[in-house]
Formats: sequence, structure tokens, C-alpha cells
Amino acid sequence: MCFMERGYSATSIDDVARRLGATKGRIYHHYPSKADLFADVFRTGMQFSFSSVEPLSKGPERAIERWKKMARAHATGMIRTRAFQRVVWEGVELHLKGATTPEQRDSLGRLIAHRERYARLFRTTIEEARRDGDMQFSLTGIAEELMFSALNSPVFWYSPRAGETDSDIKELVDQIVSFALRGLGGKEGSKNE
Amino acid sequence: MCFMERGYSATSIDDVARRLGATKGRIYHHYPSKADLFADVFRTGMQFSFSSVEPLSKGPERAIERWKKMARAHATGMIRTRAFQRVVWEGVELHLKGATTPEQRDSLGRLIAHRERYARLFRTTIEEARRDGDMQFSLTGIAEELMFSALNSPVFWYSPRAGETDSDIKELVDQIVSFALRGLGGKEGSKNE
DNA sequence: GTCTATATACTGATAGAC
DNA sequence: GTCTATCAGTATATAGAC
Repeated sequence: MCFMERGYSATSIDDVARRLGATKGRIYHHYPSKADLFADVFRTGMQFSFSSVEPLSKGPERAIERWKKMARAHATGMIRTRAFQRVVWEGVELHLKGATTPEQRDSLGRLIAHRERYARLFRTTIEEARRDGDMQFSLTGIAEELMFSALNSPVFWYSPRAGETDSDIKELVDQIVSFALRGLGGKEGSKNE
Repeated sequence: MCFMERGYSATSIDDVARRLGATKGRIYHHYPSKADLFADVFRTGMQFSFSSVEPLSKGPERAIERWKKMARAHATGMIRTRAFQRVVWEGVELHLKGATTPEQRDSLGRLIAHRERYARLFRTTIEEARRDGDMQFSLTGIAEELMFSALNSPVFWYSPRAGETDSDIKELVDQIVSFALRGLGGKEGSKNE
């Protein structure tokens, strides 16, 4: 499933096949419909994010430091896989509107549940940070939306500059995470690492 | 041009005509293509935002208070016209990718210029606030993107609750603006008004 | 100016040869 | 399992009657 890192929705299934170096027949042999293809891609992407962030939430550091690492990993992932993330965004917007066939309900349901589990990683870590006195807020629904809006935003506005290094991206990510942290009401303590 | 406040892209031109109470012929009599229709709608929406925010940038208050009013007006507008804004977003994403016909280049160019003027309203006001000592940051490109990401975000996550009052929305907007202000590094001074 | 066909092109999905 | 047709539906856009 490593094939598509650029985009398929709003680009036809013919395009997908072409990029894969094959034809539609192959795709429809594996997936009954385009929506199912999308669900699989979406799930793969979510699992990738989850498995890169989840370990960070269990580290030995203070909760706020764990949150910072998680947020950095998330934002960095968004930048690195932005083309993919855009497609996911588009697909979610599309399939959430379209009256999903009843048979695809639980497929969509599982996807949403997975996203919820992912959000919970951040929520519980922030709750710990609040108990540590490093955050003034608990993560209400709105605050959570605002936090992810900031961390996800580079998906839409980032575009690589010529000769950009990894350390440039690291600095970019630091700005994003700092913005979100300050926004949430956290203290921007010592620069670790 | 008051006709569409909900959505037209990804909903066909037939739908637009139906909602207008007419047929395709009329639309194609006024606009040479769907892209031109979109450009006109987009421009109208931008001018609406601009004309509601621009006066606020010229008030007598301290710059940071003007910025707060501007940000509140912007966020409130995003919530109130979220369906429209979603369509605009979708259309921009679509038309920015598609190899625009050379004849529509300057149409798109003017649109981008208008958006740039709008962003400048916020930038100059924040610059003044920085000189007043109320902001630590000047508004770099990244900070600007993050700010608008936060202020625009309710377009995607807000949905009205049953029995929601204007004052509920006001509180919501306050949370959004506070998040953005803190994120930018501003002091969250006295609650005015 | 507005409506009713209709041309043209593209998409998701299917059937059947190999 | 993979490819080559091909169907059916829908979209933008156009031509011509009124």
C-alpha cells in the first residue's frame, strides 16, 4: 500500500492506476469501490501517524515535554506527507457528506473511532500537564480543535523552498508547536534538546 | 449575486440554477464558464469580509484592541458564513491546481491580490501593536499563516448546537481570538467591553 | 434574455479475453 | 490476476427556438 503518496481523490481512478503503472482492472480486483480504496488509504495513514506518536506519549519525561514531542512529531509528519494529507482531507470532506451506503457505515465509524483514539493521546497528556501545573487549561472540545488546526495547518500553507534543510523544517515545526502551546495557555519553559 | 450562500462547487451548475429558480441557460448567458462564476462569487465574499473588517483597522483605540475587534469580526464572519466559506475553500483548492487557462490568469491574480490586501490589514495593525509593546512578535509569514489557521478554523469544525444564542457564539469567538493572540505572543490584557 | 434540447467528455464501475 | 473493451451516469458547455 506504499503506492500513493500524492493524491487520488478528485484525480480519477485512472490516474491512480497510471501512477501505479497499471490499469483500473487491477484496482477493482482488490477494492469493490473507490470509497473502499479511500478507506484503506485513510486507515493506513492514520495508523502511521498513530504509531509514530503513541510511543512518545508513554515516555518518562514530564507530561508537557511529552506533549511537545508528540506535537512536533505530528506537525513534522503533516509537513512531510502534506500531499497525502490533502487528499485525505478532501476525501473525508467528500465522503462525510455523501450519503454513505449503509454497508460502509461501520467502515467510516471505525475510522472516526481511530481518529478519536489519536486525539485522546493528546488530551490525556495535556490533562497530566495541567495537573503538573504546566498548563492552565484542560483541553475542551474547542481548544482541541484549535490545537489541531494549528498543528495541521502546514498541510495547506507549507511549500518547500529551494535548498531547504532538515534543520529549517525543525525550526518551522518549533514555531508551529510554540504557537499552539502558547495558544493553549501553556508556559513555554526551557528549550530542551 | 445574493443567490448562493450554501454551495455550488461539487454541486453541479444545474443545482445552482435550480436553487436560483432558473436553468443553466441563464447562468451561461452571464458567465462564460463555471470558473468565472466561481471567481465572481469568491470576489463578492472577499469584498464582504474586507468591508466589514477594514473600518475596524482605522479606529482610535490602541492597536491591539483594534486587532482584537478585527479578529473577532473575522472569526464571527467565518462562523456565520461557514457553508459559503467551505465552498470558497474547495473552489480555491480546485482552481489553483487545475492548469488555469491563460485568460483567467489575471482574474485569479486579482483575487490573490485582494486576499493579500486583506492580510495586510492584520499585518500592519499587529506591527503597530508590536511598537506599542503589546506584542513580542512581528507577523512573519509563518505566524500569519498560523493566525489565520486559527481564525478560519471554525469553518471546518463548528456546527451549531440546538438552542445556541448569539452570546454563546460570542464566547466561542473569544476563545478562538484568545488562542490566536496568545499564540502570537501577545499579552491578554484587560477584557474590554 | 430565458428556456429546451443536445454535443462532448469524463468518471466510476463491469464483463470477458488472456 | 491483469488487461482491454465497454456501459451507464453525469458534468460542463453550446445551439437554437421563443
